[in-house]
Amino acid sequence: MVARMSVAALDAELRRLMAPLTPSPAAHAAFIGALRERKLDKGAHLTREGEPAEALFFVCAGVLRYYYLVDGEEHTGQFFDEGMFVADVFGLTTGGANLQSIDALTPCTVLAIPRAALLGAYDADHAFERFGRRAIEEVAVGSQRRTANLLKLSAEERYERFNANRPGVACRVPQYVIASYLGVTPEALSRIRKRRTTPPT
Amino acid sequence: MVARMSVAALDAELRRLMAPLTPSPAAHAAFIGALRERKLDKGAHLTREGEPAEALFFVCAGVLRYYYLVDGEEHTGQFFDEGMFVADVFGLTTGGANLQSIDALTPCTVLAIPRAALLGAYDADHAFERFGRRAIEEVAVGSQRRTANLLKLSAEERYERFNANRPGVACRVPQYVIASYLGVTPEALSRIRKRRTTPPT
DNA sequence: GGCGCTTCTTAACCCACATCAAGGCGCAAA
DNA sequence: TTTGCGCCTTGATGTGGGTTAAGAAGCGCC
Repeated sequence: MVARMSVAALDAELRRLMAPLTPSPAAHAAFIGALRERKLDKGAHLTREGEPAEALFFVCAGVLRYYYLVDGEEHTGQFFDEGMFVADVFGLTTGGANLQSIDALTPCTVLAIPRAALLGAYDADHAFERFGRRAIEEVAVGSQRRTANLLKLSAEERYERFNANRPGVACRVPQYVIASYLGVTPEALSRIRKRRTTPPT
Repeated sequence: MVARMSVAALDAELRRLMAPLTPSPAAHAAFIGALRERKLDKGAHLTREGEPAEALFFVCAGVLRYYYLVDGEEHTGQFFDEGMFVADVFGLTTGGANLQSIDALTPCTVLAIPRAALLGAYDADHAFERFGRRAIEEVAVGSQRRTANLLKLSAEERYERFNANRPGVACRVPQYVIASYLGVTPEALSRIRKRRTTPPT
C-alpha cells in the first residue's frame, strides 16, 4: 500500500541526516516496515491540540501547517511541503498532549512513522539516533530564525521574505492563512499587497 | 581549574538527557576532560554574529542571552541562567558562521564544551548522541513556544508570562533588555509596568 | 444560468505602540 | 560635593495595523 517513490524520498532524507553513519539492515527494515501511507483531504487534520502524539510524518505531496487556536483565531506556526518532516515536537518527544494542531491546506499524501517505531529505531541503532538529532537541529534553527523575523522585521518585510523563501507555499495557500502566519489580519495583508504592487503613483 | 561543583551540575544534566543509556567510561572521561571553565565580566561576549562557533556552553552562574543586531538595535532571543546549555545552534550544528551574539548580562561562570569534543562524543557513543538529541529537542520546543507567544499574546501578556516563568531572570537584567526580548521599546515596557502596578484608580 | 459559499478587497474609524524629546534618579569617578 | 553617565520614566504626537462593515470576485453545485 505504500508507494515506492514516496519511500525512496523519505529514505534519501534519512540517509542525508544520519550520514556518515548507516543503519543496520535489521533496524532499517523495521523502520521502513512500520511506515503507513495516509491520504488527506484539504482541511483534514493529522493532529489536534490536546490529543496524544501518534507519529512523525513525512510529506510526499501537498502542503500542511501547524497552528494554535486562541479564542477562535488560528495562528499558523509553520508550513510544510514535499520532502519535509512534520510533527508536534512537544507531543512526539515527551509523549504528552499535543500543543499544536496540524492540518492539510491542500490534498496531501504523507508517510506516518508511528511514535513507537521511531523511539524503537532510536534505541536500536545509533544511526537513527543521529537522524533524530540532525532532523530536530534543523527544526530548532528554523524556529529560531522565525522568532528572529517576528522580532526584527515589519509585517511587510516578513511578507517579502516569505514570498522569496517559500514561493511553492505562497502560491498554494489562501491569503488569510498567510496572514495568520505573518501575524497580521487578512485586511492588513491585503493592504500590504496593494502597496507592494502599486509603489509608483 | 575546573570547579568540582559545576561539573557535577553539568553531569547531572547530561545523565538526565541520555537516560536510560549510559556512556562508556572512556567516552565520558574524554568529554569531561575537554571541559574548560570560563569566567565572564558583565557585558563580555561568548560568541558574535558572523564568527565561527567554538563550543557549547553550560551556565554555572549568572545570566546570558543571545541577540540579533539589526541596524543598531539589539533583539534579544532568549535568556539562559544556571543549569542551562547555551550556544548558537546554527553555528554549532552546521559549522557555519554564528547567526547570533551571546553575551553576559551579569558576571558569569560557564563550562565550555569545544565543538570538536562534542562532535567526537556524538561519534564515540550512542549515549552522547541521545544527549544531543534530547537537549536540542528541548531547545526546539522552547523556541516554538516563544514563537507562539509572539504570535498570539499582547505585549502586556508576554510581560506577565515572562515574569511568572523566569522570575530569576526578570529581577537580574535591565528593563531595556527585557523590552528587547518582549519586542517592544523600553518606553512601552515602562508604561506597561505602570499600568500593572496601578490597576485601581 | 443562478445560487450560495468562500476568499479577497476597500473604506472608515480606533488604539496600541513607536518615536521624539525632556526630565529624574542612582551611582561612581573626580 | 559635583559632574557625568546609564537607566528608567513621562508626555506629546504620529502611525501601522486592528476592527467593523460592506462589497466584489471566483467557483463549485443544483
